[in-house]
Amino acid sequence: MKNCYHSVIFKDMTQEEIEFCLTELRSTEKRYKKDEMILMAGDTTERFGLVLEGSVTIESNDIWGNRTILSHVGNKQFFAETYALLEDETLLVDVRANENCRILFFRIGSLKRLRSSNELWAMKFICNMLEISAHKNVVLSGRSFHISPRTIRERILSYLNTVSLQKHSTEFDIPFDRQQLADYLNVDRSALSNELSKLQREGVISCRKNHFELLSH
Amino acid sequence: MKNCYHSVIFKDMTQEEIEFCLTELRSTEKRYKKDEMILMAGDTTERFGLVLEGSVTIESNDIWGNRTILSHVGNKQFFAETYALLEDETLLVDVRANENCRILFFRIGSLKRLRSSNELWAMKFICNMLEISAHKNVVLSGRSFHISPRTIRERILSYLNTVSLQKHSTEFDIPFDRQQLADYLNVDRSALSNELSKLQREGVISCRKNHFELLSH
DNA sequence: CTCCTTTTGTTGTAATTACAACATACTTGT
DNA sequence: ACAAGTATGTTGTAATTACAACAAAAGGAG
Repeated sequence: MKNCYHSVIFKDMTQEEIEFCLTELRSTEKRYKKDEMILMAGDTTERFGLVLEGSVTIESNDIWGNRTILSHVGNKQFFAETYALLEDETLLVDVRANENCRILFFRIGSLKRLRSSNELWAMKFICNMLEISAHKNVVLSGRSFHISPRTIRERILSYLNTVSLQKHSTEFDIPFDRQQLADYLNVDRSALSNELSKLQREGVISCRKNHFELLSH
Repeated sequence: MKNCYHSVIFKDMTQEEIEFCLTELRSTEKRYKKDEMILMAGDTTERFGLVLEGSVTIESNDIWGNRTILSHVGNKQFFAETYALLEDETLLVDVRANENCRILFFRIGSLKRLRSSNELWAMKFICNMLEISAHKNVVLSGRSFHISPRTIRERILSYLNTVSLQKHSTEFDIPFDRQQLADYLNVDRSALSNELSKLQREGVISCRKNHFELLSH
């Protein structure tokens, strides 16, 4: 009995439909010891993984020996699903066991095989994948847009403007504290604080903690 | 007779299946005059557009009056498909007619309606959307990864490392000239040239025009 | 080959940022 | 209310970058 039934990948699917998925996508469970390599940059993969137990890290290791940890993937979360869909895309990151863990792998195979099937479970599954992918898209393009400007000021204004659009108001709370906002915008925290102060002195914005107001006049 | 049959959205679909799509997604054609607003930031949309004639620009206009043009969308290309899929996501950009143009709109409605249909045309269509979305994801996360480092040097090395992984070799051509690479990495061109020279003098890489070699020893 | 255009490399300067160190304000638990 | 810990703001300095102006190299047309 797997504990994967409540993953968003299987959203709105009956237990029977999920069983179909597990069978048809030839799911297999595998265990990894801490620090063991699960997927390696440079490879391609037809499988994506769902974490049943433990956690994995997504990291980048270049040939000059620099390591960057990009993210952690924990319980019931998944990884490499984009690469599994696009079978020819080479992985640009390593996936490594952050601790002893159990991974459930799904073999998507080529999309083509799924296309010709017109079963309901497959339709639901693909719709879920599409929703997940679209969501990731919004997050990624948002961030990409916010860190494109070269100055801290422009990054701040770009970010605040989009939040304002999302909240339909020039006054709103943001979900970050200063350090998190700095990390999100890829700038130094103190430099961020400094620029926020300037923007307030110049009357462009007004803020207190994570509450912001945009002053356009 | 629309000229949309060869868009990647309808890849591997028969003419009959495409007709189904056009009907079921209640496609409607609409004309816009140059500079007319097609979709506005802050709104949500259930429709996405396919350009039949002319072209549109995706732009960002903040409340302080700054305008940034993000991209052009030309013939047979489409826009806002991600937002149409996620009906609650507010548009963060404006879409405006770059010249007089004809747009074919598709009403995706909620994904839920499509999920319960298990017709082959729908399956194919969604698979195509998924492939497009996954691809966009790879492009976006790649770029996001490359412009995250704060120094030019790190951005260059990050980029070269991924190309090396994709080409399965430490020697390869890149598809950019200096100006394009600078734009892609969001840095100044001359600063980029300068840093490339340094990297060569230090024996980290060797390059001539758009041919690169990574020297790891 | 020569002229012209485009691309790429180099250098100096001004602006911006990261970083460190510290001051102030805010939280939390007792 | 107090103390300890955390978050935020401030300042100065060193490092990095953008920008501009120019030099050198490469490519193309006649």
